[in-house]
Amino acid sequence: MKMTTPALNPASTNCDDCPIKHRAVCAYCEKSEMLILETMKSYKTYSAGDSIIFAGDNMQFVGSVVTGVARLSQTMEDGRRQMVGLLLPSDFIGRPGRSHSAFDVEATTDVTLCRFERKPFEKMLSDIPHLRERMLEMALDELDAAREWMLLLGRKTAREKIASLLAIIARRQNAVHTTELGIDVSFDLSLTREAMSEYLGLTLETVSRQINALKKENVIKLEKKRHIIVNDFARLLMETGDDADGGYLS
Amino acid sequence: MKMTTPALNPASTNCDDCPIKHRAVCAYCEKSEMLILETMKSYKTYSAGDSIIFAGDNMQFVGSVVTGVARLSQTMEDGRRQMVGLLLPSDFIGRPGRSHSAFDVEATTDVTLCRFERKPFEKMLSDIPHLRERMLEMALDELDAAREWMLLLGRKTAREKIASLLAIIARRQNAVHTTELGIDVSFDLSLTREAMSEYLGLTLETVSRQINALKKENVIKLEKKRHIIVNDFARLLMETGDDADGGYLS
DNA sequence: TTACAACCTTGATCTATGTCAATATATTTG
DNA sequence: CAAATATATTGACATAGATCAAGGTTGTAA
Repeated sequence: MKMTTPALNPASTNCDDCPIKHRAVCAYCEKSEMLILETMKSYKTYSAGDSIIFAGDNMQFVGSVVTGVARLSQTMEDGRRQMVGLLLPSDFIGRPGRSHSAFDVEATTDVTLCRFERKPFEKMLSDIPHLRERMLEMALDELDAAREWMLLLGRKTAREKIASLLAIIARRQNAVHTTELGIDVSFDLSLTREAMSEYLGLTLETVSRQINALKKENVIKLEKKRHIIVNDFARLLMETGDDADGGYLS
Repeated sequence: MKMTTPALNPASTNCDDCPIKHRAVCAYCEKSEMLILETMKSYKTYSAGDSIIFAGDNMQFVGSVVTGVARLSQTMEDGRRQMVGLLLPSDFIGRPGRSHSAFDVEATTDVTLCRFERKPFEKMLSDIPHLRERMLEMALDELDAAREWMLLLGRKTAREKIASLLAIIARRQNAVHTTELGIDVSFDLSLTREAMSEYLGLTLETVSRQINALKKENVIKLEKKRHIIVNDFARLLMETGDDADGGYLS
């Protein structure tokens, strides 16, 4: 399989040459013959088949996100949808040990995956102790994140949910920079209003209203609808409802 | 450390003598010198210190629930609470690799734990490959459960939430029995209305109203407020909003 | 057996967010 | 560039569930 950007060095035995500093991936690199790098097509519509990376009922692959944003979500019979995972670069996709899952993975933007067939991956998992350790660590971290998210879904107001989402995305994209002049936060929010509503358990109208309210109150600025500039990061964190500063501010 | 009921055989090398058929515990039993069995005091009030098994900021133990019901929950500064885990017999408590957690564990009923100091447990984790595998499997299962729960919190109606909770508890307590006469489901709901509301992201009044609505519609019967008899299990499953029967009915 | 505390139910009212609908702004395609 | 399509905003109105308040049950300790 031919490499495309971003270049990976499949023969490297550590993470230094890997564009994503992800220890699980290092273990993969040691078995370069299994490495497949593939660019997913751009996301089009929810229902269109081509946006679905993996459908829940047929997961033959596992992998890591290299670039782009994907999402894990679940749909009820009548169409209600809830996102249950936001997959950013370095996140793992898939469930070793099972070919079935209740969740679908969709590309939100163009997504590059470092992807593996499930069966040989499972063999690696039992052969390489380090990989198993790393998977456990990742699963426990995801579990913690899922539980934070449950607090958001169950108890936060619409305003708090939006503020939390913005703070999470800013942090995950390393978009929070402390300069002499203050805290500089500006990032692309690579989700539509609808995707945000699916993340937060709201409707897209409520998402839109809350974002525009934050704008009117000068907490954030909007550029081209999807690029966010945070004027008052401390205020944004207040609005999340979480205690203290979560480690962002000293 | 002296054993109390239920009797465990600390020297057993498989699960057969263990009251909870839990593979992780087997690995523990092989190292019996580390086994501590302790009965927690009964749950009294949320704020009373004696109901807290582990506080999030000082987790020196991990362990499994042997009997009783505990809960993992998270509290916001202003007192809003969300349960993020319902811990029934065989569930694992604690987070190896970290002494801190954002969540508190509280006893809901009297709880018996099979409990271990975190440090030696972590050593076992690296010494016993089987244990690490088992922990990974458990973490992935919990992650799936957390994600189902996110759908419940984000998208289900109050009615659907209650029906889902009843179905989950019935299943987890093995209270669903298929007889010649039909499906017999009856169980103790060892949670107060308030605890249910914390699980479901509702108020306790809404929980009460929905339970009594299900009673009026003859889906369930109540005995002494906490014992549930399900008259129409198929109907209850319909009310959960989940598709099909989730494998309960043929 | 009474009295107290914890837990639960029910009613009246309020409100945050959903729903429906119209319009505006971006983005893509021809 | 214009047309078409996908996204986003905004308004008017509806409603599920929250909140506030009162009274009823159940369990328990004296």
